[in-house]
Amino acid sequence: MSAEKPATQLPEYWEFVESTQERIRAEFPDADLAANRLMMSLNRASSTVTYDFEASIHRPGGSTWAGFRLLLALWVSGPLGPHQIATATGMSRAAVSSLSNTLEGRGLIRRTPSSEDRRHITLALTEDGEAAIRRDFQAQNSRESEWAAGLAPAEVETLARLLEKLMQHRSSFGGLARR
Amino acid sequence: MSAEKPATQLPEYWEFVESTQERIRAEFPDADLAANRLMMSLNRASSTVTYDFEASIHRPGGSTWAGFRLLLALWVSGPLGPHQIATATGMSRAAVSSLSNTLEGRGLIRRTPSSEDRRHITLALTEDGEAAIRRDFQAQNSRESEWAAGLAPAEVETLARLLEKLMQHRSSFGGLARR
DNA sequence: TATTGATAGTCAAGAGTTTGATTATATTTG
DNA sequence: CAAATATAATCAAACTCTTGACTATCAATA
Repeated sequence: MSAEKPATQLPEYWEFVESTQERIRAEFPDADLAANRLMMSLNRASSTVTYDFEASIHRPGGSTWAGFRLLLALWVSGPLGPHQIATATGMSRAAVSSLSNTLEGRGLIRRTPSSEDRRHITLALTEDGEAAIRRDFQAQNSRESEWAAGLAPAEVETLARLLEKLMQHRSSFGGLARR
Repeated sequence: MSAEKPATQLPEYWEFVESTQERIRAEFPDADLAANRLMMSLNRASSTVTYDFEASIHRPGGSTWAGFRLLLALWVSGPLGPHQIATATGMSRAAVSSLSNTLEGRGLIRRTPSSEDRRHITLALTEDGEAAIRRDFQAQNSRESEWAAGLAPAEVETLARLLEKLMQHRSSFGGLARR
């Protein structure tokens, strides 16, 4: 056996957050340490979880994290225009456009022009696309559940609520969002 | 004025989390809704914050989020080899290698071969690199502080702690990490 | 000592993202 | 009604990231 290092890899990754705190404390006494710790943890937690989903589910199934997100938007909301998908997923319109080419090539979505406004098009799941998102969603949700099992149910609820509260504060100081 | 839409953009982005919950509830009654909500919120919060840092600080300063993270690792820990940087930042070794080319070209880091083990090289900040990371760190920390101001200090602490707890659970079920 | 295996860094190909420009179509307004 | 403005989607170029392969070097061992 030779691929058994995750147990040592993660601690070092997280220890770096503490090393950073120490360095900042020494170098910038006025810095907001609590905010820095929060943002580093937020980023690392998100990256770690996303990487796990992509590596354990989406790539082995021949798909990608980005593709999953776009298909999910169509599954949840029904046929949408690229602009609406961009809003729902947080991608840029250019990213949606590019990704749509890939998914259309794989036969998972279909583009149809609008007859009312010829600037518009609509994207919709094909049958294969619907089957793919149902399968991938269930696989990912199982994985999500395994991750969340590390916290008590009340903690899961608290964590989600605090994340949402943090985001709701954005507009009050002009945080930037995608166009 | 015409670029004043963030106030309507973000809500729709977050409403999608709830739409997803409803769809899942209807379609997969056995799904773990709480876990799904947590993971969607985690991802969205992280993406939103990171995008804001990149758009408001790093890109305007001619740098990038990825570059910032690498420079920060060197500033916190002193000269490191690519492998150590990969571990500390969570990037792959290939990503560190590629990004190092960019940063070296911009005069922010320096590569020096090791005399002991000729497979090793060491990356270190140049004077310009040190000045850049100090400037960018302070700018980003101010922004981090603005974000965190949306929560009470105790909530900031709780949020960071729960994120860390969530991650510590990873190894107990075999979550995947970068190599 | 010679081979075998592990480790460090890089390269190559492909996917996704960003910003800024471009094209086509609608809407507003002088 | 015509011209200016706005909107939708896409394109183009540059970056970052990932996986998998490759080269060089060191360590272990037969």
